[in-house]
Amino acid sequence: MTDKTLLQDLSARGLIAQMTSEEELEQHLAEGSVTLYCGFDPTADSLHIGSLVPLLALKRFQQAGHKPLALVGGATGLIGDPSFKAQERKLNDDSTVAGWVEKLKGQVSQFIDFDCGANSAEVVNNLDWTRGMDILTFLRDVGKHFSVNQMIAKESVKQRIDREGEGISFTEFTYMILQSYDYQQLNASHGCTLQIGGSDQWGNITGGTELTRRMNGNKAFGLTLPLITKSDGTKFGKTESGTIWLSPAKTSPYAFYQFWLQTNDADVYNFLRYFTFLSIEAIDALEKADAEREGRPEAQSVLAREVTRLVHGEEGLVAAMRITDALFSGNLSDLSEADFEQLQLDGLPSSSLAGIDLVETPLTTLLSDAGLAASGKQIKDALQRNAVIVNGAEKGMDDNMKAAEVFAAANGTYGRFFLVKLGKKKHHLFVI
RNA sequence: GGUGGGGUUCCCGAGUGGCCAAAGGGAUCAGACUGUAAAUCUGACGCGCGAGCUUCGGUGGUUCGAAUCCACCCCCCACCA
Repeated sequence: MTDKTLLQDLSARGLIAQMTSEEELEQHLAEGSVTLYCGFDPTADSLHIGSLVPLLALKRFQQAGHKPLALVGGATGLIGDPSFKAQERKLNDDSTVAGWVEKLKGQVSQFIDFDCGANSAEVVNNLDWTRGMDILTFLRDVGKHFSVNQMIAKESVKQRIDREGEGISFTEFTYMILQSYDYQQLNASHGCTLQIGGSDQWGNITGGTELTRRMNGNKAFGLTLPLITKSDGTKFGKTESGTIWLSPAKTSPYAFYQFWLQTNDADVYNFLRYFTFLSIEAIDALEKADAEREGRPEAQSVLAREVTRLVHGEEGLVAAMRITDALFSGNLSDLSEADFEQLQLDGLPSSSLAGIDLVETPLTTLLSDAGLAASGKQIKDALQRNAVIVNGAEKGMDDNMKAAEVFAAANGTYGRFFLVKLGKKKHHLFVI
């Protein structure tokens, strides 16, 4: 951030949804290093790309000289945030949540610097200050500051209260109080004066700024980041095969890279602003260049490279690009035997044919079991349209019962590799 | 505890004795067109290559035949207490 302030840059990127007292916050950030926090609740064993915007925001603040605290919700994760959720959620048991907390700590830590002097990041866990609290203290010291009338009026729980057919338990209703208490605690212990989060967190954040003012007598700020939406109205971060996770064990760097590469033209420049550290000027220039050029825009590949590097490092990016080049360039013949082995290691979905009775097993079963499609019906559909390609050769329904022939060693590359393509985008490597 | 309304295939939501594997929409998948885009059009969409098999909260029952009728049970919601 050279000539612009942090808030101006965030605003230019479209990364600010709401703020408490904008002018005062601008001034507060200008006065020196501010300690801020953002919470991540353990609802699975990995974060997904929905958490990327706040994670990168913490990093943006740190780069601007502020001190980020990443809060992992060991306590709040046991309760479940009702904000804008249509339904009550199932409770996870505490050993599960504790396990997830550990995983999230590691993930969160990738993005922020823990060793850069005064504004080094810290990871905190709200279970630390909630676990020992007894219910009477909670009700008298904390609960007394909250008005149920106000809590009910919050937009975030409105659909649970108004909507026919749904309700909200006291447990989830209390979530807001717990999160507010976190802020108050961090304000007292770390001098934290800013909380950031997704726009769905606005109600919880303002709850915290008020509690901090009431209990600590301190001014505290809040800032929310926009919910990422797609131009076609579908949900961001989900694909046919599920959520895009940050953990390479759950979403391979290759799949991750592909996800970004497939971004719509209508979204890609926004995503560059949200998910990368490229300057606004550079992004604008790219947009202009793409518009002037005929054909395929450059932006998707820039986005895919930048984000994959941020999440999976240079190594993950190289692996992802290696697979992509091999699969989509069309010249598989250039690949050496060692390259095929590397592709498996790099995360190209693959499976072994060892032990499978190829004479008895139809391709529909074989390919759906391998995960190329959800059911044999879909494979059948693809076969009927000649959308199944094995080592470059189209296969049809006639080949369905001829798996032994299709996957005969003599037909394999180097006598044992079969690259199966279903449709334009799905690839799977079979190995004898 | 009382009264009323509900639980249908991934989601929403029709369906009140056979014509129901179950309308319609959404999501998803494949094809055409393209740029591994969007939009549009076509097809698929419980499972099975197929013959066929298994579903409509659960368990029993009535019936030649039930998602639809009966009994009991479970769960959800609203209002009242």
